[in-house]
Amino acid sequence: MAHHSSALVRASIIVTAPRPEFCERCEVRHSGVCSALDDADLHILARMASHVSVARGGYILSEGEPARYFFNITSGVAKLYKSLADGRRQITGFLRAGDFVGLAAERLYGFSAEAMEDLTLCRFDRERFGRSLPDLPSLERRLLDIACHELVAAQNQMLLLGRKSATERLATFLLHWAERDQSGCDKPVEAGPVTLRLPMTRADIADYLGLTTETVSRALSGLRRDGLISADAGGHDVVITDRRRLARLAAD
Amino acid sequence: MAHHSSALVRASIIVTAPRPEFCERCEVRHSGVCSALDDADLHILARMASHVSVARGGYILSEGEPARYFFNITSGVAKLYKSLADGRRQITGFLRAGDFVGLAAERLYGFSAEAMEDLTLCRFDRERFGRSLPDLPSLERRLLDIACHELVAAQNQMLLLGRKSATERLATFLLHWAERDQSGCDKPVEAGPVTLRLPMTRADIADYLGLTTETVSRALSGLRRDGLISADAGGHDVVITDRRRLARLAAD
DNA sequence: CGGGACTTTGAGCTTTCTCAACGATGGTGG
DNA sequence: CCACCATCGTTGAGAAAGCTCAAAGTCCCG
Repeated sequence: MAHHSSALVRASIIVTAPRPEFCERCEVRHSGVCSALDDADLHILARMASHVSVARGGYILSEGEPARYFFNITSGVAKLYKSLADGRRQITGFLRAGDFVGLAAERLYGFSAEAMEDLTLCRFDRERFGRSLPDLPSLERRLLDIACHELVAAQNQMLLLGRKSATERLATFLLHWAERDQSGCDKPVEAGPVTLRLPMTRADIADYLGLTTETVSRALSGLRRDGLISADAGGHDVVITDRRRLARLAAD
Repeated sequence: MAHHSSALVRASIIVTAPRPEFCERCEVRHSGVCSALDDADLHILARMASHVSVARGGYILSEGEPARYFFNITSGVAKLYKSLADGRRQITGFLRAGDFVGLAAERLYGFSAEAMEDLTLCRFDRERFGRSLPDLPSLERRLLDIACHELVAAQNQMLLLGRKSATERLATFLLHWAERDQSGCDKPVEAGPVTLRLPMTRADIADYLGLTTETVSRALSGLRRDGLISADAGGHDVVITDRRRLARLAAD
């Protein structure tokens, strides 16, 4: 809650009307769902896209709400999570520019989505979107691909949550995040130390890995002590110094 | 492994050529993927379906194999799971007649599927299936629906594995399984005690819930002691005697 | 009726959680 | 510009949940 009080955060969701010309110079034009569309098809989609801004800490959508919209993140980072009545939380994923939000929803959203940084998104009315799908077969195929991909990720996460130790979870998480961080840039994949920025707090990591903040902290300290990683004082910049050993620890 | 030695089990996969007339009297004609198709479309699909039998204990597919096929279960129960190198296992789902297998696959299968009872399936060549998809838009839509549904289930399971206690996991599992068991039959939903048959072993339940067999056994004994359930000697037939209290325990 | 696989229960141990204190960081208001 | 404060991260000690190891009981099937 850096820039805003909690009340202001809720108020800071800004929606603007569709502006198809946005798409032409959109940063995620060639990734995510939109990459499946040619310019003509993109125009059909663009006409029903609203542009939404959500400030850090604000909600994109909330568990239990009627699932009216799909979203496509155009900038920033968000977390998705489910909660139990007593406040326990499980983060099911961290999303970034190009990622699609809302596939895993029935009539109501089954999860909440919160902006971890100031966020911009394209918003689609689910109903209109659904009606247009038959006209955009390549889009529908792309959505199926995305859903399958998420399913694979979800199964990996189930293995992690059900069967891996705290240290193994951290190692898996760091490697996975490093991969995502690097994808898109043209560095040699296997070369030397890898630097990554973790935009989330220890509490977020804990809620993602099914641990507590203290255990996350201890496991990271352990990895640091053993020379697998090094980290800055704040703990948000991490360098993987021994990728091989970290990968062996990750256990899959 | 009741009927067969391990070697025989592997050999007991029987494949027969497409027989479109099968579909007309197929038990799952009106559930699962096929329910999305009219008779004409079904015929297109039927022409590329092989019929496969897998004996109890046999593999439908294995983690790491090239993902050549999709499957549709027509009878029996199967388990899907992922393994770590040292043998730890996480079951990601139990599947029954009408369920679709293979969506969550990239070039290679990311999981194994094993028959828990003698099993019959329809098998589709993924490549041919993919080529036919554009001609079967209702099928593609159905697959997207199925994938989204599985995604919702996966997120619920992540919450369970990451944040619920052993007893909460068991309670959730029993209620969930009871629901599946009853769906299709016309019993009043909220009435009295519910009987369910668990076709899996304690070890399977443990691998599904991220626990050990001992903990599963103890948690079930606890539920029995507290009068929420009763079970037969073998432990495979369970009666939910206090659904309300069990639901409260399930915690979501 | 016998044997292998499965289930249950017990005792002790390990990992992770809980509670608590302290330290560091970064944004805010004086 | 600096001191302050809320938030976040680290570390420690003790508690608890679940795991491991072990033994006995049960069931199913031949």
